[in-house]
Amino acid sequence: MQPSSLSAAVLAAVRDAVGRRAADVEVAEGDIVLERPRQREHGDWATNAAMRFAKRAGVAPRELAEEVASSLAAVDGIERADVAGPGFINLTLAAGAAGELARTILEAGDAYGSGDALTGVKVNLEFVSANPTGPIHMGGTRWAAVGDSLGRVLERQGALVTREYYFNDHGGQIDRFARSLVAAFRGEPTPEDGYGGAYIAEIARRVDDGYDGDLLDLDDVALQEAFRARGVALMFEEIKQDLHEFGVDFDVYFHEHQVQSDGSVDRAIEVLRERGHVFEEDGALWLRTTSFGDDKDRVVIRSNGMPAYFSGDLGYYQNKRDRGFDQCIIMLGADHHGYVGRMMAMCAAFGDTPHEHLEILIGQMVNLIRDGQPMRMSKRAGTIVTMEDLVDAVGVDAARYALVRSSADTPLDIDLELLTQRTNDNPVYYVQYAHARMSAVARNAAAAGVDRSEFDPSLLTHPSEAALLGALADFPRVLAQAAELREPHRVARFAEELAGLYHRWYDACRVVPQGEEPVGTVNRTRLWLNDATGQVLRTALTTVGVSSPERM
RNA sequence: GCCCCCAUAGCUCAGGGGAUAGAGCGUCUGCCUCCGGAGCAGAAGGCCGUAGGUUCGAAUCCUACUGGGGGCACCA
Repeated sequence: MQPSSLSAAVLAAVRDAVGRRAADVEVAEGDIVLERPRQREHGDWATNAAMRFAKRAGVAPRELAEEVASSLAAVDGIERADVAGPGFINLTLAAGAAGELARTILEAGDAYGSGDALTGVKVNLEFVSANPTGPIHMGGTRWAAVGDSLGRVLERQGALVTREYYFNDHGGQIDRFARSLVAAFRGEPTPEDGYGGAYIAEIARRVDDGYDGDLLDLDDVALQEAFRARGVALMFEEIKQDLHEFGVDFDVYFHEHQVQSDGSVDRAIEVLRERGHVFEEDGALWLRTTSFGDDKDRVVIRSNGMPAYFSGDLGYYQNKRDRGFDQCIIMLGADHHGYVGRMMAMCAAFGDTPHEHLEILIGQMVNLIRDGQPMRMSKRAGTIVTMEDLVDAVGVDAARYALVRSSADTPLDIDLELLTQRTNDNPVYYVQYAHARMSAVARNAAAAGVDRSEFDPSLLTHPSEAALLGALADFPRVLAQAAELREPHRVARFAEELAGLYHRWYDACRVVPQGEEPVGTVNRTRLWLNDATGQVLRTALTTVGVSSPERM
């Protein structure tokens, strides 16, 4: 019996019992929540539906529960329905009803667990978006891991996701970058408020090497521009390469300049003006964001005629709307949370719905720990720990996993030395080892003549098999929730739980018969379960952007 | 001053109203004649920051406070 048909049965039973008491009380599908109880003695599934509806039905919770339970006990595939505690209904599936899931999973393959909550929804997912003034640092690395995984989570619900990287190669940050390159070229010290580090000297050297002519012939302005243009290009190539090696590839690298040049900003201002939210004051052009909950109104065009940074946000959002996205999601670090107010106000000013058409996810910072102390990082001194440093230290899988297994809401401490020296401590290995073990079992089964020619789910009777099947059945719910809450870390946590359940099952139930024992239906049926678990674990690991090794 | 996030085992973190609060690592004790011991079984370790509130029921929701992180430009 599948979770979906089980919940349908519970829904019907509750509707029936409640309807008899109070015909006007509606029981919606979402009101019925089936959970896997923590205690094994509480059966395979549990629901609190009776407690939720007792008051509205005008009856004691236990009485309602008894009634629902007795009708559920008669349902085919349900072995027992017991009432416990204040009114929980604990369900035990008939032998075989749960095990059938192994076949379902293997028939569905990679599609098992996917949902249709976002079918056809066009989502623009913007993350990282660091300007090319240096390598991706830890913060950007976290968003790369989480953002890419979130994209995969949304795609599993049917969304059409465009991964997008927004960047700029002019302005204050870039000027400092270019000045730093020039200083390195001239052998001068890093300018005040400039960028330091070995990469600056490296880029400067490559600009010099690649320059067709002699840079020394240029005046200061031309020199600065030469280093800016070429330096940005080289830096960006490096960033893209690092991201690619990290397993993150963007569909669109969007140049901020485009929204100014292609008319997006003008169009956005025009739309907002027509809607009556634009005004002039002190020679500048403003958007009245305070009409939509922002702290203060925001300048769009400065009094000197130059567009303010915010104008790019207007144009970029307009541009995304023009491209037909249903939802625009932007992932930002906690140091940018001050933008949320004005961005949401802008969204509302366009007549869109904040937090629906435009969603901004704020993630907390990554702290690097060394010897139990937070590491000081300075851009000027060039002591930033980069994506490349992390990957060199622990590898892509461990790096991505360490960043994606925690909620983006919590500040994350990464102890680089600990990960470097004792890589086995990383939970990713626990999960990957489980997958390698499943693969080994499958290999050994093939060698021993155990195949999937027979399947009798009623033989999957061991408690560890019930627990494993329960987790497998829970996978679609986990994926759907991860998508709804935009929390890919839930998938990683699920993978850890599944790995643990698999290890325990492996310990208790053999697939390949030992010694001279003949191959029986039990062995063949367990192979189905082994392979089904492998399938789900593979899907989960892929979803968080981590590989599923067959050998380690 | 105002705003956002966080506070759960020694450490890093899960737990989006339910039953006895979990995992990994670390500590202690067991388990390899048989599918991978990177594993399993067991033990120790918690006033879930504090105080109120809502609820039949709160780590979870609300309020205040304490402590930590971050943010509040006609910069980008």
